Amino acid sequence: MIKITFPDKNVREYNEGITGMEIAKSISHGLANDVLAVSVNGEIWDLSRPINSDAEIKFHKWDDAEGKHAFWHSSAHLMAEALEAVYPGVKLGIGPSIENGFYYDIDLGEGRSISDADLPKVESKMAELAKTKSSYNRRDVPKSEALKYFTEKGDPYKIELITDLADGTISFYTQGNFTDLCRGPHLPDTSYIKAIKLLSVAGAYWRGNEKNKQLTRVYGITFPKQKMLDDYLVMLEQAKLRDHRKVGKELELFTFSQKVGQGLPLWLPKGAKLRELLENFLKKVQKEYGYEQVITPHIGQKELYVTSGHYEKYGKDSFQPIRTPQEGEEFLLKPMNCPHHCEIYKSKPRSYKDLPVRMAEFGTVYRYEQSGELHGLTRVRGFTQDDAHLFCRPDQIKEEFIKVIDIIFRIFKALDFKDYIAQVSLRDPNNKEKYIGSDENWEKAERAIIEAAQEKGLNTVVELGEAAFYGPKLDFMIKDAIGRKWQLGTIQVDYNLPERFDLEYMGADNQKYRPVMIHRAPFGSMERFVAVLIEHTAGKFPLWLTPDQVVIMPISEKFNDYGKKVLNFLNNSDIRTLLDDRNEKIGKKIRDNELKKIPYLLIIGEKEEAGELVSVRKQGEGDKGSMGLNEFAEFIKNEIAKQLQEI
RNA sequence: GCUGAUGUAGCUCAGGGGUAGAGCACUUCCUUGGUAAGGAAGAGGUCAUGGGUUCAAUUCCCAUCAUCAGCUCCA
Repeated sequence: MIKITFPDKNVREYNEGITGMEIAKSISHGLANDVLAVSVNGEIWDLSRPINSDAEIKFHKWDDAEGKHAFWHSSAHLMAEALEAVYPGVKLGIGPSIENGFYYDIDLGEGRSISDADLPKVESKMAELAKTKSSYNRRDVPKSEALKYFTEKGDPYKIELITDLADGTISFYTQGNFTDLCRGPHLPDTSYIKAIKLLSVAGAYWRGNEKNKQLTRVYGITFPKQKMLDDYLVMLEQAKLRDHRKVGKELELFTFSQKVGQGLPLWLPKGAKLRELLENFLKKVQKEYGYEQVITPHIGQKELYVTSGHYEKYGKDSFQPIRTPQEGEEFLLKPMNCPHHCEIYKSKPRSYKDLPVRMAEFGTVYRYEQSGELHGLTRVRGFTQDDAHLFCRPDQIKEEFIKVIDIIFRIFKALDFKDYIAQVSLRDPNNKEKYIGSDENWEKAERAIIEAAQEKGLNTVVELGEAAFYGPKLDFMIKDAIGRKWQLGTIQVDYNLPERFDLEYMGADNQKYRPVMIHRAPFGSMERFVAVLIEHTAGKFPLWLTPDQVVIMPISEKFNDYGKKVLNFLNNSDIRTLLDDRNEKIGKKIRDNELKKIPYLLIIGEKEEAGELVSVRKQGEGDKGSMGLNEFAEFIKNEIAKQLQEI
């Protein structure tokens, strides 16, 4: 008998050689139905693999990442089997599961290609194979036999993969007529795969190296239920409708010009308004937390970045130096604000009593991103960081982190981001020489971050080895309204720049000390943040932030004069209001202004003019009845105050 | 940067070796209306840019630029 320990520390005894599936069945019928894979002492196994000694186990179902991994990985094998059936002689590369589905890299051979139009053929072959309920059988083979198998099959990519593997045994998985080299784990059989959609075809270099041959990558996704696939496809459609490039154009927020240059966004009046409102909001919050605004130029001497180390590390990713014609001095478009801020710190002697010094700037920086990387507002060559640098004593790190977390929470609330993850990135304890700074400092800073996160009750994941070389960091990821994750703000400790710029402060003991620097940007960049906000809200911004809050729509031109009166009144009450005095019927005005996503539409006609009223229509919700003009203005101000947590 | 696709009116797109097309938006006129598209007329384009082939190129070929997808990268 062997002892099996469950996650709740419960222990049961089973016969040696029992499988995960048999254990699941012994617990409940429902579990046996849902389970997809099992962790055995932390390693993920097939449900059919015998367990021969005491073990801690955990079952994985669809709702955890490991369960999905087994499902999609098995689906990749099924797709490979279908591809071999439809395209005989196809050579296979790798076929992993990814965050949403799976892919397989294939080489169709000279003169053959596959396009989106060919995917349904492969899909139906997969469905046919899935129905055969073939089990995924694991088999350990010696390396030599593995090589022999793929040599006979004539699959050069697999041979290369096996050759690179350590000597010893290699696991093979077979389902139906298909055998693949694979670590596993896999589903019990193919019938689990009920809904299949192949999504796209793209090129990808063998092993991600552009010097290698380009293979064809086929992307797909599968689900245990048809309904789940249907929902997923609806979500993809939704994502398309929310695409910030599309919405940004429709709402006239920003544009690009081939003549200005790629990756250089032009903010249109409405987008600029939105950005200004965001910036003012953050400035106001930061002022409460003791930040001071500074302003620095867009260029700096090359020497500045040599000192900071950015030139050596990122020189090739910067715009090339500008030379002055007379002196031949070299200047860089600034890729970072921190070196400038270090020089501001150095502009006068600092005492321990002055710390922390908190310097904020909406600093525009320029980076030469590779042309293929540019994407809407999320990846651009010129962007504005909501940057700030906190210069503090080592013992102040934790408190400063707590304050930054508070600021980030304020933002999340004001913008209705409800779902987030905070990632704490620490150094790799086995690879300490990669990092600058003393052990003592690192331990202090890492402890400070973890404690700050705990005190604030953050929903945290810790990643070892993800820290920057100059210090640990805390990153915030939000989940948007349709469940996609976006990386946003970051807080980073930096021991490097204070060292390089020789920053100092005078201690109480009349000795000089080195301050610690904290970089932080709650939005990340204005460009990227606005993009995320557009995709999160689908362009329906919160009332306090939206460029146009109210539009007045007279029933006919006879009421345009009253419309102007209402317009003046609301604008004078600091409510951003437009008047739609076009010669159009009310239905048309409603439609057009709904499409512009203006939160409140006011209809005015004879009744309203007579009683100093407005008839209120809320975006997406329809008629709300009429209100006095004063009453409406108060109502709007109240709504905004609520959103900004000011009451 | 690499591979592939795309580039036609402000927007969304059709077309095709020989006067350039639609819908929406825009302008003017008619209409003056009560909660998601009233009607009519008009204006608008070096068909991304530069070369080449051709009697003739927006269309075919080459290059460049930009956009999109994927790969690689991201202080």
